[in-house]
Amino acid sequence: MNARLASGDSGRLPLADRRAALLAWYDRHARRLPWRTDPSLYGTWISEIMLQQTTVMAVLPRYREFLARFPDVVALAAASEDEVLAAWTGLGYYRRARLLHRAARAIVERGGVLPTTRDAWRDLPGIGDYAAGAIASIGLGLVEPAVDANVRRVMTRWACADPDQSANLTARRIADLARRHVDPARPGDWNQALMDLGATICTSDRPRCGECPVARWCAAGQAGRAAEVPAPRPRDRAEEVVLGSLVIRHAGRVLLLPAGEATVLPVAGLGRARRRDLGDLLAATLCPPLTPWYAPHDDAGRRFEGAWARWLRARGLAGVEVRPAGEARHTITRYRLRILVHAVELEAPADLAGSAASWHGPDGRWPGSTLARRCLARGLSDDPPDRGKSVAK
DNA sequence: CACTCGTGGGG
DNA sequence: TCCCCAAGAGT
Repeated sequence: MNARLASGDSGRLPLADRRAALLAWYDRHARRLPWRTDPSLYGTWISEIMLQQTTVMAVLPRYREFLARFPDVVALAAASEDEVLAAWTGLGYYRRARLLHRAARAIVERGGVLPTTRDAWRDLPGIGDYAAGAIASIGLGLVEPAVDANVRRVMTRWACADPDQSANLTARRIADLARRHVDPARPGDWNQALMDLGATICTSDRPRCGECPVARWCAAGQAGRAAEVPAPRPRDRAEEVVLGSLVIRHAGRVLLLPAGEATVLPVAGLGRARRRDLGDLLAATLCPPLTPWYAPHDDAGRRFEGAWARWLRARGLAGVEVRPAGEARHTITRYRLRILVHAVELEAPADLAGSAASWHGPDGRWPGSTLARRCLARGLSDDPPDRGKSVAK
């Protein structure tokens, strides 16, 4: 097995035929994507960062907006972090946006010229082995591999007919295979062809081997076991938690805090907090005030309501009505959040949460997460909350 | 190395 | 409804 894997050419025909077959397929079936139809090094960089762990479908509208707002690295570096985060709203993994912004500033400090080598890209914040290879090959035409989840899956299927064996394929070995396969004449197209193949034909679930242009060279496919390779990695079940949020309204605006400072109200009687604050979660996006996260508890809604009332009273707002505003459901990585939303309407814009707090129009251009927007969708609605009903979306 | 970080669409 | 996971990087 090692000899076959090490050769990187275990098929019956030379590597050149495999390259030609896949590139011919790509020439006919490549997805039409905005960063392909109007290619640029800058656009390639932006698209690669946006696409990390994110579906093409979700990226499409954001990519266009982002390039219109930040057309080049100078514009991106000149923007504030909040502006960049605002353009990232809803895309998730907000740290990517901050690292992208940092990288832009580093480039501009060095004269504003985008790097021209793989290693120079790799040294920038937010650029790992994959992105460095993708940008170098697609944007610069350099002969570099770009190993993402698609390429990893395709390479594993080409090399391994046995799910048990596939577990032995180290990242190092897959990287070697990928490097050997890159087409020297069309490295960017080759890497994108592999990714398109993985996205549309060689999918992790129900691969369509009958339509695959390189099925002949695929060990797993030939054995009829492509769907089993690579062996899936067991995952933890999402943990259910409950928390409260308070939507504070005044004159059509809402009070928001940076996510790291948004957890302002520990609540007694719900056991030990599963999470005392958001930490690095949601990066620097804005959020309405929150409680810590607790294990599911029947009494959570009442506890939150009383706690918010005391919190307001302690800030000189006795008698303000805290209104239950339903609940929002949201999943973040391994947590399933049940957010019990309360709302208050203030007669004056009190300084409730310190200097980090700021007032925003609900539809304004502020850096918000989907979690925050779901809370606001509840807290700004004047409909009486349907009990037990989550945001229908 | 294992863990952390979001979100939405589809089976 | 629930579970899968997608153009990863940083720690």
